[in-house]
Amino acid sequence: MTASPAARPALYRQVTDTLRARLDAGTYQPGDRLPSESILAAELGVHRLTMRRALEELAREGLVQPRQGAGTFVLRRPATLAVTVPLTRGEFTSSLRAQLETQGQRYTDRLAGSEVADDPRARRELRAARTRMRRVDSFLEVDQEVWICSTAWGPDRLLRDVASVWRQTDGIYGVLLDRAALPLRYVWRSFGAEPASVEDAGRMGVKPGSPVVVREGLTADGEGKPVLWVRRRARFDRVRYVLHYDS
Amino acid sequence: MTASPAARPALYRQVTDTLRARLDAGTYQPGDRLPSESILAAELGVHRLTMRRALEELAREGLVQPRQGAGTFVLRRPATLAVTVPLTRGEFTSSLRAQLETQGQRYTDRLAGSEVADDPRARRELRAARTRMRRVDSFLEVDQEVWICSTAWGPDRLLRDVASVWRQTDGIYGVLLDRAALPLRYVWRSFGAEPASVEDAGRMGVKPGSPVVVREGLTADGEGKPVLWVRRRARFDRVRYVLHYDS
DNA sequence: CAGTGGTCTAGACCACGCC
DNA sequence: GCGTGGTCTAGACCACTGG
Repeated sequence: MTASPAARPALYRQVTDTLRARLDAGTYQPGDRLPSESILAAELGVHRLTMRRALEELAREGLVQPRQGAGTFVLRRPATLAVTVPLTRGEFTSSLRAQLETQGQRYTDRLAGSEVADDPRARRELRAARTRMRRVDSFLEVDQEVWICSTAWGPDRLLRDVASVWRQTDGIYGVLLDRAALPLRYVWRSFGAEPASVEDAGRMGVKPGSPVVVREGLTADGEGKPVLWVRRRARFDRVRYVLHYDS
Repeated sequence: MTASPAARPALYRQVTDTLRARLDAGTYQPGDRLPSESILAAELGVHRLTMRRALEELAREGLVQPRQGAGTFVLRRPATLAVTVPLTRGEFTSSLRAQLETQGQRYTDRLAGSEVADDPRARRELRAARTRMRRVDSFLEVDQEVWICSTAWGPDRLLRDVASVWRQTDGIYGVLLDRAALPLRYVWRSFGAEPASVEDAGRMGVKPGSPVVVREGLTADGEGKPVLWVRRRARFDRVRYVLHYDS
């Protein structure tokens, strides 16, 4: 019913399983440096390229992280942070930041860049045919790791000089709440997945093509006019989004 | 601020971009078979392995799909289906099925297997220390493609003989609604991402390690007792989940 | 500058689909 | 049985990190 009578899996896949078993067993501990690719290849009697393919799988699963020139390191286990998604349109509590604080983890919302730019998708989402628009990039760093890359689009009028009012604890909504007189409201949020772009992968320290959780959202002001379209890409092994219906 | 002064990207990455440009330009049309790896490699003057790495990226992005023995085919563009997630705990309308029907797409919810089994995670979620539990696997097929793989856990009492009452239009909730006298309610839903397992990847026709959207959820009966824990893995280029706050 | 991961070419064999 | 993608080995060079 499954496939042919269980053909022997490819060698690199067997190697992956061997290494995964060692990680599970604690042979290699989080933070440890693995033996070099050549050593491991020799030990298991395979070519270095085959070993690389195996290690690549593990990297994609978020178990290890290769660093050129330094070695391949065992990551700490995916203790995914469950970010609560509000079920009503008015709540703007950031469960993410609240949770990080209660767990005593240091986080910083860094502004990566900001420029006046144009994007058809953003224009459509914000229903802004002629407004001058600004794009703001930022990323959330937790315990030395980048967990989330964000891109926000909104009218330049509201986002001008973000750098000067940026607070590393509040992110883009902090800027907006300061400037938009009226209260903010959710219009929609969406959740999906995607392969990491080369740029995001570099920032997050994962392989290009690794899964990232994509959360998009549109926020409007009190009159219902869309003011911000945000697109967040988060490390799949660090972040997931939860809806609690028990309220 | 980004990295070193733009080192020349790796050759395989340049090849990826070349091919991606051709796909964007329509040089290769959806449904077409690409020239073989050897031909393409020769044409661009690279080794076949380098070409393979490039094609692998495109496959991971959901743009092409290699089929052993047959060739590499251009997939139709990711017209992601937006599945509406209800904001109240009682609604059990399946926006997915409704949308597929209005779009005139044929779908089938296939039962893949069912067995009495045990799983610590499922036991914990369902708060069932000693109940005999059953696992039910199914997948949703749309237009010849598998879009979603599901695994559901619940008390054997409610899931016995699923095969005999399974309707290909209703899936697991259909079974449950038939048997649970009381109305069902959501307890929570969560959204994340993950690399596709080898098994799921095979069923969905994607590469192992490709991103999949993971939707988990716990459902309870009218008295609030958890009765079903579901874990869905969906193709990232076909499904995303949306919350509309504008109701 | 030694050692590590990252890339690339070369050439071979295998498993599978299709004709 | 031919052509396709899938795997594996061999050996080389490069880019980067760290002492």
